[in-house]
Amino acid sequence: MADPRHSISGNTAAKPPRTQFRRPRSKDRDDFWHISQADWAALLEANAAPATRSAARKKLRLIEHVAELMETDVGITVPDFAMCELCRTAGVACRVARGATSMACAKCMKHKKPCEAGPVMQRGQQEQPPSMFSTSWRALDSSSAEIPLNDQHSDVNAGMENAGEERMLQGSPERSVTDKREAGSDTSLLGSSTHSRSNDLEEEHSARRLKRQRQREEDLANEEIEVLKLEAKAARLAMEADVFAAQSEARLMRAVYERRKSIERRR
DNA sequence: GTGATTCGCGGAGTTCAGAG
DNA sequence: CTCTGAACTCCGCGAATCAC
Repeated sequence: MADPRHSISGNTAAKPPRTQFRRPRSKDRDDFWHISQADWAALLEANAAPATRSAARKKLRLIEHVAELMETDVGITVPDFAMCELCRTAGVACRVARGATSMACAKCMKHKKPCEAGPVMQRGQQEQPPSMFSTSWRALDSSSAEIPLNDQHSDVNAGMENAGEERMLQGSPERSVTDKREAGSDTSLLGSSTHSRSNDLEEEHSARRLKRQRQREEDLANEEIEVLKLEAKAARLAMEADVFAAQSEARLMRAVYERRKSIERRR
């Protein structure tokens, strides 16, 4: 299985070691991804020294990635139902990499703890047709939900019912052929009087009936599978809508918070 | 003071792509 | 094919903090 992690960040292997990292923008000490100027400078210094470079770079990458998830569009806010335990208990926004290509949320990443938010989001995507997630989730608009879920479902069901009805009304091609054959054999039967011949026809008839019954059962099973697939798709679309709503709410909260902060600063 | 919880981090393990 | 370096997850441990 290909590791999806590399698809988002890109593999930068065999490139010169990085010397520049994005420093977290947060000035709020309460933010778990906040880092002081002094600590950041110390890390950069450690990154410059060959002896401490490896550990420092690891920390810098981690801080950078966590801050990106929390502060930029690289991250998306996970809806309440998919939030990980750590974020839930800490009461912070649970943010995973856009498209959930990364398995852990920012906080779990920071604390190096297992995270269930990423996998939940990822599952929602992996079952999507590729086109569904070729653009960002945030970019989803009314065009991606042209048909309301209920309508989609009912339309689909109606379609399937119609298809089923059509099959029932028209009968399968095989059915019509056999019926014709049956009719033909029925007429030929009129001229026959032997008992064995009658038994043969009886057996042939019951075999055909059995075959038709099996065909109907198979059709029914296939239809059930289609229904299950569509129900799964509807569930995914519903989750997507929740994600979009949560993102909008988070953006709104951020805007309100920034505004309040700027007012406080002016005082 | 003590036990429980939370936090922070080292390091192991896995996967990948590019270079040799 | 092997080596190297980057990205990522998460186990497990010690330190810090909290509740009683």
